[in-house]
Amino acid sequence: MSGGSRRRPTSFDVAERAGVSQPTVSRALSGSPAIAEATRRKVIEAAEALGYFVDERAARLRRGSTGTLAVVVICREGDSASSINPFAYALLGSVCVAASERGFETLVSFQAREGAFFGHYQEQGRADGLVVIGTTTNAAAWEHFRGLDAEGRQVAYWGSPFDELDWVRSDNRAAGRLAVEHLLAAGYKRPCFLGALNTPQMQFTERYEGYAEAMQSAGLEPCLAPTVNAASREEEGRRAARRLIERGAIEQGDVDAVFAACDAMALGALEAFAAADIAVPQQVGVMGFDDLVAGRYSRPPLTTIAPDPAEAGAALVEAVLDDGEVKARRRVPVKLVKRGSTARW
Amino acid sequence: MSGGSRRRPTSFDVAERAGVSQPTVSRALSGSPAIAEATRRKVIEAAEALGYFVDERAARLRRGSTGTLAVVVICREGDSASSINPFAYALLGSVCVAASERGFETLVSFQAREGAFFGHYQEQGRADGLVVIGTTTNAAAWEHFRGLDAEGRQVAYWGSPFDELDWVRSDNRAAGRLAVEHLLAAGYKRPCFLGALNTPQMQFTERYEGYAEAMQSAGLEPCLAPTVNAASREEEGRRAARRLIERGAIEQGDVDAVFAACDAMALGALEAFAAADIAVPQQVGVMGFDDLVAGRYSRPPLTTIAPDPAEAGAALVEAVLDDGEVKARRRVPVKLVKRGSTARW
DNA sequence: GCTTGTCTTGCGAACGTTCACAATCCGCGC
DNA sequence: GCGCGGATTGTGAACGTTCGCAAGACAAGC
Repeated sequence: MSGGSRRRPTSFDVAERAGVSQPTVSRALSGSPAIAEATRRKVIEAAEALGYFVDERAARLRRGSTGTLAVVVICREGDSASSINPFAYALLGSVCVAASERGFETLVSFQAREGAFFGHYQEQGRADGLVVIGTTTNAAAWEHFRGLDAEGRQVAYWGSPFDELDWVRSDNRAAGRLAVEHLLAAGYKRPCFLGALNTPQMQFTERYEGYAEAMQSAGLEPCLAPTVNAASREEEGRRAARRLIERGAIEQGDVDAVFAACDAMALGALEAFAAADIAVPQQVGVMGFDDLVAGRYSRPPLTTIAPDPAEAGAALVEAVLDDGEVKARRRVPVKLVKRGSTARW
Repeated sequence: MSGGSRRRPTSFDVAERAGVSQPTVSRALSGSPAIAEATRRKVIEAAEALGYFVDERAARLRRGSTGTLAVVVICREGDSASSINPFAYALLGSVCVAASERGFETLVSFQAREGAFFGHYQEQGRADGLVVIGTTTNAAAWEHFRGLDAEGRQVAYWGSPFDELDWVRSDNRAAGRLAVEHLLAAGYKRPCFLGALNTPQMQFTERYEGYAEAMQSAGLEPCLAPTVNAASREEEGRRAARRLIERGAIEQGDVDAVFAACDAMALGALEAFAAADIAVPQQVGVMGFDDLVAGRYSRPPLTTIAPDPAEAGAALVEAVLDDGEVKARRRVPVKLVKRGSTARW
């Protein structure tokens, strides 16, 4: 396993073997149209014989670009990679793929502590652009990136709490509307939104807005089952649902369906209803947002609104790389996934 | 957002401002002990004033190293990032974190088609080492990496089907033993292994071996509920369980517990038992391996053996970077997670 | 006071590309 | 036969850093 130790071949070696000059090798291999086909063939042949590959370090230095996209996934303080939302991972994957389709490599890092950012602050010279994935909220981190943006860097955000930053998001309002339409169509009369509006998570707020809008156009009063901070989103959902039960909202028919701001909360709500012997979907319908795998296995399986990681990733990459002047505020479409938790009939 | 357009400062600019020579700047900033403290302070001050950062492209070219670790996640042919095992994502995350702790950046890519490998074949000049994460099996891909290894590159694998390659794995034998011990302790008498042994997934085989070993030392005959290829692991599990039911193994008491090679199969088995009105955990205990989130929400919640992505990631990084001569064949510890599906009493 | 040694810094080159520009070759028309 | 334009290739420099080597400063020792 010692590594062969033979110096890697350079373009000079190839040039010598092919009987041409060194820059000709460079041109031939990079597909310059100024090179005669016969020469190109000779060069390629020599390069293959020697096992030559362009040294990207040198090429990038000379070119001034990097061919690299930096991707930062923001984590909660403390536990870094483990607490990441599965959707964030899927998104990360699709960003990498989308970048690679455009010939870019992806430099991925997971960052929580502010000190760590400094390293990437100097992303100059290492990457041509930056994609920030931050479904979780870390104020210091966001302030940092906000600063970057102000300096005119090429950055695209997923899940930024700052509306003035450029970003790409799920079409959360559409999600809210879809949810209401589905619940009403399924025969529920009083869908209630479960979540918090005063958090920096603008996404939740947007989902509520879509919900409220659809309720109003159906002639219904919007209703909110507020969550308060807890150890986990699940716990928040569990508690909010329990409160609903305790104040008799379900029994009295004030609420017969719940649209939770995210699947984790919806799953928590499911547990609370099960614990109180309230039948889902008969007595109350439950749905969420995220399409977590867990929702496929819950009892009953969870109806949800699914974001599209593939499209979202592509949109993010597009946003950074095409950053001419038209920075688009893209909304990535979502779709309804019907499952048992809202199958009333 | 146009990007300021001012040329980025170089070490020459810093040198001029600090009144020293350019190489002195380099030394001062890289922490060379040959530099007087007073000089270093002057340089640092000047660098900060100018917003100077070392251009990694140039530094790496000169140095000959990259400070970068390439991470390749192997996907199934076709759908690239979406079909990835959640564990693989967690592993990816922890590899990135572990690398970053050692001062390395991570160049991540998701690869399925053979053509795409070529790009990374030339990982020379872009990365100092390569970590391959491939819980899924793609023969062509593995052949490719096997070739890399033969050439003496610095590569570490997760999930390699080739025993002759260096790798890091979960301690699958321990997992098998843990499973048997737990099932027996829970009061089951005839635990059966559900999975296939003739696949290239050596991990499954190892789990079986641990299972068989523990059975034998408990004076029991190992037993195998074989799976055959299907559209998904779940489906494989469902079918294998159904076969067990059909041949009366459960009714007759030949089998009263199932240890599935992975959680997906275990979940499939759960469904099959539910469909046949066989009570889990009373009539039959079910457990798996992976600790998928889905297992927390299944009905009943799934007992499982949990691998440790954080330790695994650290071990992988260590394996590549410390590749002096002692390439360790590391087995990462696993732990039992007890849940409802094996809570007989 | 001159040598010796240590500490600190400057000088020049090198890493392997790509790019602008000049040079060459060729065929062709006047 | 000479010059001219287009198609190819060579020449030289540059990208911004790190590294080997040597030079200078300064204190100590004889």
